[in-house]
Amino acid sequence: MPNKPIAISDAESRVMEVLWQQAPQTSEDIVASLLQPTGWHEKTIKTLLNRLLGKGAVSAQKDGRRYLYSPLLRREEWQRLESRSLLDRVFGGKVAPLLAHFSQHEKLSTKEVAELRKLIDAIEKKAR
Amino acid sequence: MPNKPIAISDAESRVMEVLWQQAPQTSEDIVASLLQPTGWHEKTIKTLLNRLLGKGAVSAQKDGRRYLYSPLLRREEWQRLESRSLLDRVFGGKVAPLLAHFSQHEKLSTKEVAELRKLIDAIEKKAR
DNA sequence: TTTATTGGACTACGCATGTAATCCAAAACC
DNA sequence: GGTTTTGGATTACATGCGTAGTCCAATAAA
Repeated sequence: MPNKPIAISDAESRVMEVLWQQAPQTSEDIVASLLQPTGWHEKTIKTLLNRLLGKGAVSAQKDGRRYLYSPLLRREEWQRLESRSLLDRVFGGKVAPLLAHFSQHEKLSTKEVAELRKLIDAIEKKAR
Repeated sequence: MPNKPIAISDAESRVMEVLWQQAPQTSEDIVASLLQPTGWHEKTIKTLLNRLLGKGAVSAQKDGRRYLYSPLLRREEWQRLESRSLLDRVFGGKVAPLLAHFSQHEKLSTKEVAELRKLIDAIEKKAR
């Protein structure tokens, strides 16, 4: 059987984001980064770290009396999984409806629209 | 306080999809539509229906000894909520990265690319 | 050396969710 | 009318998640 995809919870993803920005880090570093923005208790953050360890989403290298944590799951991979999930669950697996949705409901800046056009151009060019 | 957004679970959304396709329907109809594709027990489906009722995502009109169920939450609204959630949680709230992501990781059919181009054109036209 | 501190492991606990089973009153059948 | 069936209401139960608290051994401080 193919290795089942690692499921990261919402709160856990906040911890991953910190590790994706920089790694390795001690739990103290991670706690420091999250205390203010989340308002979570230190223990809460440690728990999340541990669960991520258990899930194999991060690794821990012993460094004296503490650990140095690094992400094992890559951000890109996680984004891919989450996007796929939305696409399948909510839009029947098709990209165009998703896009149509955004175009109708999200305010896209001129810059973003330009970005999108560039992307489409690139895709079309690659396609042929 | 602003009315908090109705949260629909994964399993519950399967029930909503059935109601979005047609409404109102009896629980029997709904069960009939879901038994095969999901493999769920009738009782399970009834439970989900009830939870959706409790959440105010569907309404029930008494019809003799049974109820006729209709969706209260609209599909578009749900798609909007889910998309927003993905965007904020996973892509920092910006559309372009999401799109860039899809363009790199999802196989887009020629048709879909054409769709996208059309959308971008429409957006740009409207913008000015 | 005795004691305080600290990092991590383990435990806790309520609510949501997936997945049903049981209970009960009203309707349908005999 | 008595009995069975059926639709809905209520209850169940394991697991995941958000959010900590407690326990313990090793280290640091006195």
